[in-house]
Amino acid sequence: METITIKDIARALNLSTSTVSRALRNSYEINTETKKLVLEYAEKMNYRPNPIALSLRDSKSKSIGVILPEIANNFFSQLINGIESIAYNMGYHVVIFQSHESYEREVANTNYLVSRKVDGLLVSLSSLTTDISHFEELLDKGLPIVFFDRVPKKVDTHKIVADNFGGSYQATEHLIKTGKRKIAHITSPIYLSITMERLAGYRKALEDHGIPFDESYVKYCHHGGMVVSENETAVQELLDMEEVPDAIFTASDRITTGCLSVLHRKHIRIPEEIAIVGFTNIGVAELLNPPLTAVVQPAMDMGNQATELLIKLIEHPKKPTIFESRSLKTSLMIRESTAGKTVNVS
Amino acid sequence: METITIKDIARALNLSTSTVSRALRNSYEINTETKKLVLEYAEKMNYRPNPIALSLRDSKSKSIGVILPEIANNFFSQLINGIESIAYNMGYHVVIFQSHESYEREVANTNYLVSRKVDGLLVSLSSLTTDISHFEELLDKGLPIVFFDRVPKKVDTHKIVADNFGGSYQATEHLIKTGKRKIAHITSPIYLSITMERLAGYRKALEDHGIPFDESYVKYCHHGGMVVSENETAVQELLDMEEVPDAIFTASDRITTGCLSVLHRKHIRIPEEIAIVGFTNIGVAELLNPPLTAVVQPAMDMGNQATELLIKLIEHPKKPTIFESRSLKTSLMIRESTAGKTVNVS
DNA sequence: ATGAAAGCGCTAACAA
DNA sequence: TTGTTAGCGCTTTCAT
Repeated sequence: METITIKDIARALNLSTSTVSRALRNSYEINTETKKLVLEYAEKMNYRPNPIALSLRDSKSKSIGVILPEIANNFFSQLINGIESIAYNMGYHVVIFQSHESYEREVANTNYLVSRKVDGLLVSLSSLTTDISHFEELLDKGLPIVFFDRVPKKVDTHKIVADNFGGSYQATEHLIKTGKRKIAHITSPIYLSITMERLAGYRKALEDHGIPFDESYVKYCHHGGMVVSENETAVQELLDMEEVPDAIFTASDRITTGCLSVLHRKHIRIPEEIAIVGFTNIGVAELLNPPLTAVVQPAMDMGNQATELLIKLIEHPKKPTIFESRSLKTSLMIRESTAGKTVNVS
Repeated sequence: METITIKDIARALNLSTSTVSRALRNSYEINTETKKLVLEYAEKMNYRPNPIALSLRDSKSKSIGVILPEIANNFFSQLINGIESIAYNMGYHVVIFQSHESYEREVANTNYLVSRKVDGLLVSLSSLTTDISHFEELLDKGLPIVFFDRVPKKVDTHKIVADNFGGSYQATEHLIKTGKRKIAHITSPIYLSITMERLAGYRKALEDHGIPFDESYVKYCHHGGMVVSENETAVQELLDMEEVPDAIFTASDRITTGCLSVLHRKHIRIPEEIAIVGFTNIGVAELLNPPLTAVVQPAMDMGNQATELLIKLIEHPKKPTIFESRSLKTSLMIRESTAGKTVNVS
């Protein structure tokens, strides 16, 4: 049951390795007899080509690398499932790395994946990444990269995002329609694409309904809510305000659960005192106390589409004249954390 | 900024590739001058050895493969973080594959990882795996494997598990102490180690407290709760019984949330009508409605220890005379889903 | 102290 | 139709 190589087959069948190689790849120039012989023997011996050797030769690996902040997060793990299902069908393997919201680890992961000759990269930026030259260099060298979710603004390649602006607008408008006016927003670092877009949607909804935007109602969590104290601080600052908010729109999984936890500990009644909407794909939203109103992203579909685009890029290396930036619709799931009953506004 | 190889350095410095190679590995037989020259040039050109070439040569890769049911699961993703932190410190990369509770995918993933020359494997069996010969063969060939969580009974290698028996015993006893007597158990397929151990702990606690074990109170979910209808069916069967249970002990993340969801939909009051304890590491247990009493596994530590053992195996290939089977203590987090107040029993 | 050559497994250009 | 050879990047034995 030891690993068998082309050489072994060649020796056993008294052929040259190239003949065996060609036979295995069903080359037209090989005698049918020979082919049969080789194929049968290979089958019998359970021959499997050595992908390492292939990678060394061809500088590719039939695998794609995924770099994202963390997998212990419903949004990302759903997205991974979307990635895997497409990749699997197209004959690619998926190698996942977590940046844990660290720029250094993102760079290290990138280098490793590249040295491992992945054929392309699927990336969602860490919350601490402001410099993306490590990706730009690769793009310049011709390595296909598709960004998703947290995408760099300027880079010229395919991008898949949720309709962050629309989702936030909808969430905020929903809060307004349930009678809330002092709506706070807790979010990730401002330089992330998702942060800016969600903030913009929030702001636009306020202004469209005649509520002035108030920067002091916006709190930023530097580590995207990964550090527990961030949420604590953000919530506390809001509670300490003269005009305590009557609603909070939280911008991510981590921030949402983190804030909920703080509010619970402080025995704040949701939604009576403060209503909550989260931009989150958390799976148990309806099991929470109270069931959580949430803007849900089509994570699986985002994974699907990003992977399709990436594989297209890999398999058709001629640079497309135009790169796509797709924005997929979110859906607002209304539950009790926002009371549900809507009142008439404006 | 193209990839630079030893050959390039050799050419540039008018040396042979072997000299460069040795200089880079700081071999004693190389002239200090030459070494300095090479090192400096390599540094300047940002030389990085090609890991693919190394793998091809040495049949190893400084990477370890992880095969587990799914990552969209707090227990497993916490465990992965434990794995990564140790591996990272020891200079290994971690490649994660999901079996999605499918035997076929488990086998496919295994083969792929082996062909990619991982130096060792960390495995938690899929819920549909009954035949483990794919792992046994590898062990026979000398590939280090450490099993965790869902481990095969007979196989001779290191294993890291939670104290499933103890955790279940504690959970069940807790239910009994809160006055429950008709305690049901919803769990995974019986042939999984975790299922048997948890069932045994549950049973022992019942019997120790004079409650006869009743097989009809035990429901099995073939896909470990991954298929929504499984939970539905299990709960429904329990509700349809003549003696409807007054408590349910659910054996995993998926089963726990699945059952909670069904109970919510049926407007069953927890814990008044039915109390719930879950064997789960779900992160938001205290945010649930009601906050969930849970047996929590030291997932991160399990990942740490499994990885330490694996790397020890990899780096000291001499077969250890004895393999370890470590069982790590769980902790029972008591919350409102079991009322909290305990009554005096037996 | 340094270099030449072989080999890890595979494919493809070139020869026969 | 089949075989020979070189090369992907690296290390190591065996010269020198």
